[in-house]
Amino acid sequence: MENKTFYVTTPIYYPSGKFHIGTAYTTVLADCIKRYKTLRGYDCYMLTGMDEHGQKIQDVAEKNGKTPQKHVDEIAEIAKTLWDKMDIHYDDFIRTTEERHTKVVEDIFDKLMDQGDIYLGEYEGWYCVPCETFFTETQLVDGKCPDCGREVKKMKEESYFFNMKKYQDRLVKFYEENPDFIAPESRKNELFNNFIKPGLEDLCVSRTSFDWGVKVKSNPKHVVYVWLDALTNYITALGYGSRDDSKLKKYWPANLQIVGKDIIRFHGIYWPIFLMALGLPLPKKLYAHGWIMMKDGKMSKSKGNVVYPELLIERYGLDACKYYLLKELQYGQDGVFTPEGFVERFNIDLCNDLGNLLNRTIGMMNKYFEGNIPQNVENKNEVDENLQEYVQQKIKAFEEDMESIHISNALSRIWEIISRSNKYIDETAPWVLAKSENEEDREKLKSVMYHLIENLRIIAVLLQPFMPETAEKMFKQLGIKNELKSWNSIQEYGKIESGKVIEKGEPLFMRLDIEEEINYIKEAMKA
RNA sequence: CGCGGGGUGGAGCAGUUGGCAGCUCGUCGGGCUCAUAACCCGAAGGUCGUAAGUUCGAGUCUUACCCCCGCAACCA
Repeated sequence: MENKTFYVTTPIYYPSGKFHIGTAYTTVLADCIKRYKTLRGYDCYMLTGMDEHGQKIQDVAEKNGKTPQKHVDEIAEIAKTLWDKMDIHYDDFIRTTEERHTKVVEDIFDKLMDQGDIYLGEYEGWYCVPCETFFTETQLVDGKCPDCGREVKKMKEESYFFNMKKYQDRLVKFYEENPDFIAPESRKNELFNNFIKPGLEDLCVSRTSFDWGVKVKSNPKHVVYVWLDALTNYITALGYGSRDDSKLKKYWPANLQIVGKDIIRFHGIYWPIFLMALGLPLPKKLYAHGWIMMKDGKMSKSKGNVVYPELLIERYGLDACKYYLLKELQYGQDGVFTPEGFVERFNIDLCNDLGNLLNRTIGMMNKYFEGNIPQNVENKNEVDENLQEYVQQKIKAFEEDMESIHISNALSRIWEIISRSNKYIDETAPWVLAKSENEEDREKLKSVMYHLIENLRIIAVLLQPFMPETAEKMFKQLGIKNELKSWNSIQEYGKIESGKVIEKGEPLFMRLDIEEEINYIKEAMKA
């Protein structure tokens, strides 16, 4: 039987420096969804990469006395190192300077020109001579150059344009037929009200002011506009326009394209139109996530409030970092990073709720049954049935949340099972049952422990896409075999038949000294 | 000017198709002792930004207004 496929993409990142936790979030999110879909039996493919052309890169490279290529090579290495460190399971890392990409972009440009979608025209704008830069009317500050404040001149320049107007109606129709294309819906409204309703304007898709980019074959003083260049990465990586396009056939259209809310316009308007022009099907879904903000606004080096993922990973572990990011950002909304919040989540959610539940359960298992997992008892009581029903219901809710990309909510569902399990221990008081000579209590105790182990197994299964290392540690401590780590194995309650837990449970997470760690993070942010 | 988002008990947030206002943290009181001074229970605390409207009933729909944030395209 052939597996269903699932193609998920992150944006290709612009190499402006070290990656902060915002960029890491996008990638972690894509990785998490890929892992979830893989758990569900999909044949998944995840793409990430770098957007390496453009004026800014040329400028930065020159300033550092490097060639642009050397500059982007270095940053691509930094990116790969980070994703390896974060255990991101990407399947391909595309760079727009690679030949497999640039060659195809050249061809695409020609093809679109032949079709008449791209035409040569004149770009008219305000030009600042000293800055050698064009500005739009709206970019000007008091009618002057926004960079240097000097006078600007109206200038014309030969440029290629993409005929967006031609596709406007088709785009609108596409949105009408696919109301769920963009998530959250508010982003769609934003696009419609601001850009589509007023009417699309033809897009200038070439530049002559710099040359770090893909040259237009027939007219090499023009460089292809970076967005036309960059967006096509999603298909060039699959071999579009190359000799081997088997991956394209297999995985396109993408099932999910994840972007930050800032680039929704390019992915919600230009990208679908480019695809239409190329005669390719459109992606199934575009999800725009919010940003991680700081108390005083956006992260920026000048404010000295940038948080890098390495800081959190090295001191608190990868899983804790992932958990925080995935939990903190609500569906489509911005989230706020605070050292206090991070430490709190770590101590409360990870140590107290999850870690301690595992630890106390393992402790009791060893004390009462020498670690041997008892058989599930036949005659169930009300408390146990109630518990099972609760867990099943949460698994269902978890699934719904994951499918609708409510990742933070999905984590909440897992924590509801954790809380319920902690409460169950109080309800059943196994330490009381253990002291009893009564045969009935003995049976009850078996049942209680069985349910706790089974709940923990389910928790670990659900946790795999988010915190793979932690899930694996849990399986190991619980003595869970591979076949009981699957999604299918939790569809029915009570799959564990036998087993032995570890003799001495290792804490999953150790509590942090709140004040000390808050200070540590604050100091590290300044550095 | 326009557009989008947000405005829910001390803090941070959920609230899908309108039906007694929830969660986490914090505070106060209690319980338990298996566990990482962890866990469980209870309580206090909200006129859900303001005003009006639709409805048997609105945080949830409509209108107006106020405050905060963001976006306004050929920069990425």
